[in-house]
Amino acid sequence: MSSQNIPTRDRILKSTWQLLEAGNGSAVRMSDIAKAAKISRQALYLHFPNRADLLTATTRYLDEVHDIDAKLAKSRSAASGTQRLEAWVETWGNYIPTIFGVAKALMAMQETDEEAAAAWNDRICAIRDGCEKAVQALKADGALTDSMSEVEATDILLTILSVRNWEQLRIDCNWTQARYIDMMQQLAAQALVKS
Amino acid sequence: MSSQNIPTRDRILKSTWQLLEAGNGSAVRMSDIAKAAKISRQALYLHFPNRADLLTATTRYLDEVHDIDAKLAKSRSAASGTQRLEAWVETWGNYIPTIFGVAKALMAMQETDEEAAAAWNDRICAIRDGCEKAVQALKADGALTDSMSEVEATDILLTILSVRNWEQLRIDCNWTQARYIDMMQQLAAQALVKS
DNA sequence: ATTCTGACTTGACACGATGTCAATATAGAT
DNA sequence: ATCTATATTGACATCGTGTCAAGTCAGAAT
Repeated sequence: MSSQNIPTRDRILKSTWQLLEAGNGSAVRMSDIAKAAKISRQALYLHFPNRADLLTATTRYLDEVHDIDAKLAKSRSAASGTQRLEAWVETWGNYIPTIFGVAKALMAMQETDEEAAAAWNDRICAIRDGCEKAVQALKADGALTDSMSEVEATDILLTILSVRNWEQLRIDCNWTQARYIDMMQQLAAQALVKS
Repeated sequence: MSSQNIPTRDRILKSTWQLLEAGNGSAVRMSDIAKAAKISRQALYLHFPNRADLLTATTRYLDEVHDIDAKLAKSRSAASGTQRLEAWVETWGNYIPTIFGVAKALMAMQETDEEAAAAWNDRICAIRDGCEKAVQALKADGALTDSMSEVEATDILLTILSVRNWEQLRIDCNWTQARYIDMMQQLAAQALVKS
């Protein structure tokens, strides 16, 4: 059950990712994934109990492949609070494109599917944690604005850095990734750093 | 076709709104609406060709009922650019709760339904227009920041004021409506107004 | 008084997507 | 030669949207 099915399972995850990436998030059916992975639709259910599980497994797969932990470690080593904020915005902001397809599918499912909601919420918590750490670093430097609490600052940062906002600016408004990162760093600093 | 069916049609729109408002946006089926309006599910299709049309008709109905044009006129009469920005953020930000249910349903449909996407896009254009006018007022006052173009400033404002962001802060993070308005005004001013 | 019309009802059905089940095939390990 | 894991095929249940056909029913026109 856990040992030798690696090739097929991997092929499924890879196909899922590629389809979601290409199709920009929507309208990827289980049958599409099966076709791409060159197995029958029913065989998918031998590897993943349902669509929500497949999608969350895909995000974990992406985290592994891109070694997101290592990237986060880098941003944690920033000297000052403001530098740490900048680094965090950059790291997360540059990771969004990779997971966007899966994230969008998961967000869409979340509305109807309990399990998908939980899975996505789990991801959000991880991101929130990154935001919180950045806010705490600012606070420690005495650089956090007086106009809001640490929790509020975290809420705001999390909101600014949402996948939906990335989608709106990058895709709907056609911004470049560089411009997006730049502006988000500006926006975050203006909102959180004491002037 | 257009004269005496007002009561039923109105009852449908009202029921739709109430259900979407109460159910916080999701899982409202045509049959639910029919039941609430006390007609058969099939009779719904005598009044609206499909779900997307019903939802967009509901937004128009809400616009009428709440006389949104009058409220917008007020914010247009602000003296300075910065005041106008403040007024716009307040007006739109305070209108979001009213339309949130319908908006969320429409946004969810948009992913799969071409017509729903067009309808929602139409609404977005109207909001974008409000953002653009505020940016232009700032520009006219010479108060627009140098760090971005008018288009970029509009993009940013539209993004900050998105329904999704409202949802995240108001519902997920449990902010009060007053705090939300306050912080969005701050955020918008910091981002757009020359310091 | 009868007929016509418009709004509505009931009941049946097609479609697309997810998920399940049973029966069968096939390759590799023992 | 057989056992087991992995797949396959095909059928089917469920849910929601949207369509179709046939019939009810009240009120207006003649």
